[in-house]
Amino acid sequence: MVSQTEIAQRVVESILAQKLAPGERLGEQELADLFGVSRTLVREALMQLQARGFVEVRTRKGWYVVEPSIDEARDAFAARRAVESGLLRQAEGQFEGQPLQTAVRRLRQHIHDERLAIDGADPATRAFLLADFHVCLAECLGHKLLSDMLRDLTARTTLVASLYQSTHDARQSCADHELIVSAIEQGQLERAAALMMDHIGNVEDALGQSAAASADAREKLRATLAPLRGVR
Amino acid sequence: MVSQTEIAQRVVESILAQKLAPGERLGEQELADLFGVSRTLVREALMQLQARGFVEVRTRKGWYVVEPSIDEARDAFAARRAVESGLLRQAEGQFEGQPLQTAVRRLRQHIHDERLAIDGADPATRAFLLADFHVCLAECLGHKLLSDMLRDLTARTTLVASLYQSTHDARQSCADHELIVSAIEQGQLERAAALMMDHIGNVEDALGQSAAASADAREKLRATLAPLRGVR
DNA sequence: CCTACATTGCTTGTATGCAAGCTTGTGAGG
DNA sequence: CCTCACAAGCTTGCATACAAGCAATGTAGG
Repeated sequence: MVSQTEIAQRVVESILAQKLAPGERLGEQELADLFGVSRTLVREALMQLQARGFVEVRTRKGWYVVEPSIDEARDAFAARRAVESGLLRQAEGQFEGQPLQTAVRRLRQHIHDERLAIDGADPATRAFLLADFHVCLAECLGHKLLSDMLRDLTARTTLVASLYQSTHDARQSCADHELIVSAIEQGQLERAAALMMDHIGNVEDALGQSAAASADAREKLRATLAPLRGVR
Repeated sequence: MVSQTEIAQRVVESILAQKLAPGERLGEQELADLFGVSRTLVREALMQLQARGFVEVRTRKGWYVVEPSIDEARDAFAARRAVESGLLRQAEGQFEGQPLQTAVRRLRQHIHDERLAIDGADPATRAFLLADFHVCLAECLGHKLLSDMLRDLTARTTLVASLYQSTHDARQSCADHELIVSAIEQGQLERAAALMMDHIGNVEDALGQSAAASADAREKLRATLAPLRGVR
């Protein structure tokens, strides 16, 4: 039996695992058959995903996985920078030693998992874990709402990373995470925040390089089919 | 004609205007009759509001306006502090003089509107404008995603403010806003961030005082019906 | 051969119908 | 008089049915 929550979750997972590409169409009946439910449940699931910014509906045309523009991509990264740096700076003084160390332990465990995934697992799991680090961080710092928000925000950024064929290196990200956790461990939260900004900046820049080459499908098509200068 | 987006918007507005109290039940048929549509549209609207954290559904019982616990309320305020202080600190250097001044102009206009509302308008409009200042700030700083998030986040905090009968003063908030904008105007974004943290803290503290007195409905009922000491 | 138009098929948008379950009220039994 | 059980009514959960619109294909006319 499948609830609409389950459907939504599965769709998000598929998007993150790049089994659903940005711009891909999601037929209601198609999904309904796939999950063995009626269109009603599928629609309700898609409605929620729309509110969370994963899919969009073009009236009478269908549901599509969002295909963020360069500007929207940049906006998502900027949002993450603001949120996550604020998160870390806010932790200053809020936790006295002990609780922060439990957070560090959990994060270290997470980084350990990341390493295992980098060596062994498929790219989808890898990307998921690297993004989940940030969710985990928010959780460890006691932010329930923000961890939920970051789940969606990081999902968005990994989505654009795949859309713009980011060249960003998993190993580098993992190393960044390690540095951040070390800074937290030593109580240097200001420095941790700065490292976080750099880290997110790195990921964003990796996408910036290939952005012009990729752009969105329509632009690519337009460029391909553009009239040749000098001909005619 | 009413779309589900419109229904969702109207419900949110009603919640913010305190025409819908936290914990209040929202019957599907009831809303459907009210808007002159079928239950389907109402359900879809409520589904989206659920994803945004405004309502919750108890299976086979009905839809209810969320009734955040004290912890959830604190979490919402903490989230806002992290986001909004990060927002301001991030603006450092990102804008060079001129764009920041246009932001200041817009915010000053907003504060002007706030003053008018404080003198003349109903409490609902007042609360809305005071919350909208923060959304406006995010927008002015070029954050599209964050402004949307703050729209929901501030809504949540005004919701808890009404739930816990906050004693917080509108005039004080407006003055805080003025200080923050002044700091921005002078390019002292670090100071603006600090002021923002204080400002949000003030609002949160105002709720903290009467928190014990109000609590959630079940607790309130228990207190109301508690056996009278000395009687019997 | 090309263009303009109509028709057909498929997809979304909305409403309605039916089943399942909670709540409440009533009545019988102790 | 109190308690427990049963039943009726109302509400949500899910599926299906119907209406509306877009797209593509085929056809006729120029």
